Amino acid sequence: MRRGRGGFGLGFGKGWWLMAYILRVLRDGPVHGYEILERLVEDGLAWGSPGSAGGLYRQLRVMEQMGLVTSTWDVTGGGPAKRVYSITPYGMEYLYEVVNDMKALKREIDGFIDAFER
Amino acid sequence: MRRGRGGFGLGFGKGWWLMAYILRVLRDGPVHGYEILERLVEDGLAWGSPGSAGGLYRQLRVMEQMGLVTSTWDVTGGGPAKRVYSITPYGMEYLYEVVNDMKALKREIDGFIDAFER
DNA sequence: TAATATATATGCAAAATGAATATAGGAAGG
DNA sequence: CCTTCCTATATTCATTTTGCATATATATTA
Repeated sequence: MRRGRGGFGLGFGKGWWLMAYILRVLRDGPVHGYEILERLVEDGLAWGSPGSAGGLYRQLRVMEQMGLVTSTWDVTGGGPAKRVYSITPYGMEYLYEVVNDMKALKREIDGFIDAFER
Repeated sequence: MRRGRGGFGLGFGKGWWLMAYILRVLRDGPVHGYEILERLVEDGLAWGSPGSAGGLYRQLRVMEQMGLVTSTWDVTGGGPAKRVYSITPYGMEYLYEVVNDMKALKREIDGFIDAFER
């Protein structure tokens, strides 16, 4: 996600949010991609729209590359095999960092709005 | 900036912030690009680092294309000519919208943190 | 006259994004 | 059996965004 460089010091972009969401879900236990997709839809986050599923799986693979999550195949049960993701210790650390970044972002927004309303 | 599509419904990305910053500055009167750059540096927003100036001018041109700002050349005074930007009525509208989006973003962050801490 | 500060702009590679499409196993119904 | 649907993951391609180096040009100062 290329954090800590230039700009406002916060790693924005849609991927950042999706990643935060995924990490938060995985913190409560291993889940496979399709289920994350369903939760996104439930939560009204438009990532569930047709065509956007690819983006989720893509993000999951990026996160595995980054060492935030690991995956194993679950071939039990009916239907196609599921790739089940688990959060790593680094992923947990990262999640805490992301939450801190969110709090920092809130402060930046407050600063902006103060300057705007002044 | 392609807002109102997919994702979390908010148009994130660094450009979004830079645009907000520019609009807020221009609301208080016409300013040329280089001065905006200086203010960014003063405010500790790393857009002043070498090489990043191009991004600011690029953003200004995009915003002019979008009808958020207009520009005229100021050839009075010493040094190279300055392209002075002014905010348009549409730009003002847009600024208010951006502030609302920021408030919405804050609420989304609060929701995320609530779910995280629960 | 060489260096410096001011001021804007272009070019290019890499990364992120949107959205369509591909692949494939199993269940359900006629 | 065969077609259709649901589950599940993955690939592809075009476009947009981003980072950063570099180019251009005027005036000031040493």
